[in-house]
Amino acid sequence: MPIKIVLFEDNDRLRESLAYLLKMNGYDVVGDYNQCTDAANIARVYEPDVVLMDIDMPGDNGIKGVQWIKESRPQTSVIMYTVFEDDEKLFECLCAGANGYLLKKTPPARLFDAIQEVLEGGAPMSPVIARKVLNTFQVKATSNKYNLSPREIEVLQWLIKGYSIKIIAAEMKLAFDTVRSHLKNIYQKLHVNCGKEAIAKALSERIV
Amino acid sequence: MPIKIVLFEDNDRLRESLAYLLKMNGYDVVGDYNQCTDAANIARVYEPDVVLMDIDMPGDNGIKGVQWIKESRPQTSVIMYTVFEDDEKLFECLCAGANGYLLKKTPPARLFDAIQEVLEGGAPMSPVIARKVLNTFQVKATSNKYNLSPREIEVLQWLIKGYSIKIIAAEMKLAFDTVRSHLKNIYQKLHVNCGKEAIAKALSERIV
DNA sequence: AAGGGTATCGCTCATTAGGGGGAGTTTGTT
DNA sequence: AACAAACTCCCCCTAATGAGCGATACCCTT
Repeated sequence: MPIKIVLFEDNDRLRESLAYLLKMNGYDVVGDYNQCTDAANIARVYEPDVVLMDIDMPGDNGIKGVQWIKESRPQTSVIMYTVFEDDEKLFECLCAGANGYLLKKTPPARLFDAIQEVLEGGAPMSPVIARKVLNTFQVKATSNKYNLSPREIEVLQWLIKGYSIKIIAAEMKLAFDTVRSHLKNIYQKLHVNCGKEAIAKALSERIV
Repeated sequence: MPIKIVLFEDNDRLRESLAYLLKMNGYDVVGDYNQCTDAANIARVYEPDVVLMDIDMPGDNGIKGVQWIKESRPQTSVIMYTVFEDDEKLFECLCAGANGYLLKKTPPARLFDAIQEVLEGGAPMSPVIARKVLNTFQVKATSNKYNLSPREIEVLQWLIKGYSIKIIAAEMKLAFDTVRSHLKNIYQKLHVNCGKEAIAKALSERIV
């Protein structure tokens, strides 16, 4: 059976062109809309396999669209299709549940590949987008802005696992008070007052 | 000028086949090694545009290889080329600075595309890898696997900010012991024994 | 009406953690 | 040689926390 696709795109000519292209290539475009206010219902009723979602639309934007579709019918794959490549919109879409992110400059051939890819459990992204996503993992470069000594980093790593001072001392074969000393210095360097804050800061800023 | 490539792969036949294939397709394979202990120097000396890096190698593994190359010559693009698709190795590689991640089942044609893509500032990933990466942004969906009640989630959110019980009670306009009650229940549901563990678990699993 | 889950609050007790101090050793730098 | 920084260990004291018992009240489902 053909793959069912729904389009959300407020530019009428682009949307109709896309629908035409997709139909010509054997896809079943079961709906195309210029705004996504009713996206949740549309997903429930038409049960599309794939949704192509623009971001900038009158009324509710595509980010809300993804959210609603993912809430009402998670098995539908949503591919963002937009001109925006700024970090903010990108990561909002990803958190909202987007399964792919293509820029509008993507050639139609790649668009068909992307639909295939997302159906096979992939996550099609334009190259510049994929790079941005990968870069979020590499922020460790900023790790040493607090000038933690090697030993302090080691202690912090144990702390982050939720271990108590006593356990850390045992693991590192140190005296209880030595670990406490390190912790005091860590707290000073991180500008925090307790282990909980230190863990929170270390994990959210990916210090270790 | 031709694109300079270095290979790190301990399987001799695979490595030689890859080198052959790449050379046949116009790439300049300036080096191929069965271990990556000297990767930093190799990167500095041969100044490759792209490195294909295996993970499982005798001596130091490819994760260290990426780290060293990225430290000694960041402008070299490193694509992991491995059979591993477990989360742990994947994200270690990404944090180490990998610019792409291809599984060894990738057909050669896609390999060439990937090299092109990474040179153009992209981040080639096998579909299943890309999906894993995107999923890290969406784990909010799995948030409720511990059945935390709304109030408990609220308390946990304050806890994650590093606040003490006293402060949390004040912020939520609750009695000290009420907050402690919620915390006890949270610890039970998360299977942890103290606040530090709870914070660690909540942040690393993005429960809130 | 009864039971389960949630939310609220209370108490005690032992353990843990944090703040304040000091002090010795090694290592590397000036 | 002098100095700083890191690493190690010790003491005292107070505050915070976790475990173990409660309790009451509300809402919802059965």
